Amino acid sequence: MQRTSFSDFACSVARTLDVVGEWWSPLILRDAFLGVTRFDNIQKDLGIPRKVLAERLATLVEHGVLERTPYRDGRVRYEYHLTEKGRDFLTALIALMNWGDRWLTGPKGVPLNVTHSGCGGNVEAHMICKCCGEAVANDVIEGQAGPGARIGKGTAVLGRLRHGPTKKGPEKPTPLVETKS
Amino acid sequence: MQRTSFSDFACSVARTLDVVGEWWSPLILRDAFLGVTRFDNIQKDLGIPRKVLAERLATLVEHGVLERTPYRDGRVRYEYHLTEKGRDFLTALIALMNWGDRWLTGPKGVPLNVTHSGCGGNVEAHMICKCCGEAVANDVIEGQAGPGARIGKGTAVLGRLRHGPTKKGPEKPTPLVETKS
DNA sequence: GATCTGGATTTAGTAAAGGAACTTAGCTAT
DNA sequence: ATAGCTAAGTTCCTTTACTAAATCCAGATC
Repeated sequence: MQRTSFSDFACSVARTLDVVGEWWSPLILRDAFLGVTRFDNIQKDLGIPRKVLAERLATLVEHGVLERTPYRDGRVRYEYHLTEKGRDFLTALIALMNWGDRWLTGPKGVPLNVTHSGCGGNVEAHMICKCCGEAVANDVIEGQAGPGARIGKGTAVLGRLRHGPTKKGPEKPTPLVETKS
Repeated sequence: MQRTSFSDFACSVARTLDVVGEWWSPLILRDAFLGVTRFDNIQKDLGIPRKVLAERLATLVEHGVLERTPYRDGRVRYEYHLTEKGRDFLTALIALMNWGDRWLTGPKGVPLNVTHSGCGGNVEAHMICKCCGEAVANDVIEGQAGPGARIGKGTAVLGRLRHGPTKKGPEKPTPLVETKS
């Protein structure tokens, strides 16, 4: 669906979407995590048009999210496995799944449970403060311009953000969630 | 093009993408979090075609992720604010941003820092075990069919998953990340 | 009364999605 | 021996969505 490239945005969300945000791509990665790694298996599982699947796989390989590795089954065939970069996407995938679990689940319950191998407990994505180590709610979070911030697409917000130590900005940082009034 | 709807997948990732996964939609939500809530401001910030923005806003409002609220500026105008459902999407957005920060950042550094209002520490999305409370790495995580699992699109993986207490499945659960050999 | 502004809608051309058939090359069942 | 099967695509065609630019509209401002 992509005409506009997001790769030149000064925004990590946009740059992420540019790599894995196309229609079908996150589902292809989901299948890779669940062990569905071959063209026909992915195609049958998702019902994705073969042409689109071929394009998406090529894009994901090109960006180093998947790697195309040969295996033998008579003649040489190929599997698509996650690279380290791809495996690192799991947190985002779980966060997307969690949101669907919370807001889009029917009466039957969630389709998939994700659990910790150690204790069997359910695994969920949460925002954690690197400093105090606590899980943080979404109303105590602020955005601040980072060193890579610059004027351009996706940065209308710059004037609203508190900048780093050297640059000027508003006195108050921008809360990412409005406080209830 | 008639994009395939993901709403009938038995997969929370697919159902999430069906609501917020269209090209541009996550960036519109990002702007909403950062306080850019008016049509022209979003349009100018992202450079999104006006027609597409109008469609996306309508879709997000329809699904209850944003709400269209009137405000007065001479005549009545409208702002698009996050609902609770929309605000709950922040964890997923941060997870996507984190991945871009780690894998797609240039030499200048990250465009945006997200910090904890309390202590000022950086905030990151992590997978947490609900049982033991620990952050879990992506190689100690398993998928198991949940109560809402069923045969259908996105569920070729069912035979590979350990089912709940009442149903049969393989003895070993499926690790979401392959163990290194 | 002309222009500006916010919030869109319309129009028109182009790029991409969807669906189905076709390709290739080794293996297998008749 | 040949017909069929399989995996991994590729090709072709139709339909739809995206992008860009122009237009609309009503109140405010010059």
